[in-house]
Amino acid sequence: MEISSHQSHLLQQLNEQRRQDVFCDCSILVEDKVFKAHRNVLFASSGYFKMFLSQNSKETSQSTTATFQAFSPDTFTVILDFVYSGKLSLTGQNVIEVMSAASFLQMTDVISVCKTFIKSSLDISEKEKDRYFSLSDKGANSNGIERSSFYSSGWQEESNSPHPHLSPDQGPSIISGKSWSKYNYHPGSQRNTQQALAKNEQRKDPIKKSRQLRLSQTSEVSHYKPNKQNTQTSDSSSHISQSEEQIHPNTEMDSTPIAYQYGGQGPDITSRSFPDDLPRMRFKCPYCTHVVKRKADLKRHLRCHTGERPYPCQACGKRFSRLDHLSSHFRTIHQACKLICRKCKRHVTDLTGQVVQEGTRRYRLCNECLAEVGADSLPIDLEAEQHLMSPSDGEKDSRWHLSEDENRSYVEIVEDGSADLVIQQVDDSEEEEEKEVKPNIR
DNA sequence: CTGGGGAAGGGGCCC
DNA sequence: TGGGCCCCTTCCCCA
Repeated sequence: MEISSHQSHLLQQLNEQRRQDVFCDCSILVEDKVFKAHRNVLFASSGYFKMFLSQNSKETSQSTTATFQAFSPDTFTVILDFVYSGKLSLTGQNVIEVMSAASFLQMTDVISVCKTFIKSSLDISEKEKDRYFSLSDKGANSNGIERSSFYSSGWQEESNSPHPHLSPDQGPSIISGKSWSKYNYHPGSQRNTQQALAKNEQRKDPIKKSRQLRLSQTSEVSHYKPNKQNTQTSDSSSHISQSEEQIHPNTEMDSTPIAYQYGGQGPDITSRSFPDDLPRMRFKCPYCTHVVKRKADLKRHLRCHTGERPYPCQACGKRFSRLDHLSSHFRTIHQACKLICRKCKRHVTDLTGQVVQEGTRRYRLCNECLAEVGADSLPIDLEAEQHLMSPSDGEKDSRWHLSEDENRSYVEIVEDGSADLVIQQVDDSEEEEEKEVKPNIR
């Protein structure tokens, strides 16, 4: 016989113990704020803590302390509340940082919910556009009032709704714990999300750089090339308040007068005051101040926030957010399309130079430079050269040539998902395991 | 330390 | 609506 309330009751009790600091055997220092928690609860909730506490299992008699600089205390409060209650308090302001923190802490359920939250923000853009046309005489929802959603795990409530409502503007929503599994989540993109977020924010606002550097220092595990920034020391004394960190969806950057704009965190559909009565919709990013004219451009832009990289290079595995970037990368790096000698920069032809292969990288060297370097020391890619020189002969590189057919098949796979901004599921768990982050032990 | 060059990545826009 | 091209900026590596 199973008592359904037992799990939630147990969690409530643990949460109560945490609040009263009863039996708490783990301290988490986030910036200057100390959180108390139970090791076993953290162990069960986070891949990061699982590893961290496993490594410190010998010291079970002593209290364990973990330190984080990669996210703010407010963000960790959301995470910890979720761990102890199953409720995730997401808002348009905190979703990016919560997702980043969850990514760092290896809490895949939380990441999935964050992605769903972002996706639902996209979905409501269409709803809001409709609503705008039907309610254009009202400034509905333009007051910028924070709308938040509660995402609750199955511990807390049993939701039988087959399609949980996730729209961030529709008040508290409940997702059953089981239903999370239907949301695609790609661990590789999880890593990229942090990179993208860090990079994006670095570009947008230099003030945020110190936090971003800390983030990349502690959690960035790029497998492409070592990052110099990773070697920089973090300045633990520099504290950036949450308010500075937050992305302000309502910040209006467009200098032109906006006749109507939705607040909140859905992608804002804005329209100017039209002298010619021709509605010109503009799409505003919910996570930054960027405004685009087309929905497709917003969708593309949002990938720099979500870190979604649905286009993997078949040759080197590097992932790209855009197909044209992948194509460009492939042509440049793996196809040696540039008819320029890599060494002397002179123009080469098939007669005056040859394609050289180093690993997955191909480039051209003129015959002079090739002789200078020593033809024996470099593998000349005759096969590649053949089909590169005669692309019309229909021959495909059996190794990893990005043929049009393959390219298209990729697109078909990817676009099925990307239409909903869902991460394509690619198993790269091996490299994930290799890139385990060492916890910061005090 | 600095400047140049390559590669990546983001935005605009045409087809 | 997506693909793809062009342009620009940023980052990173290397001399």
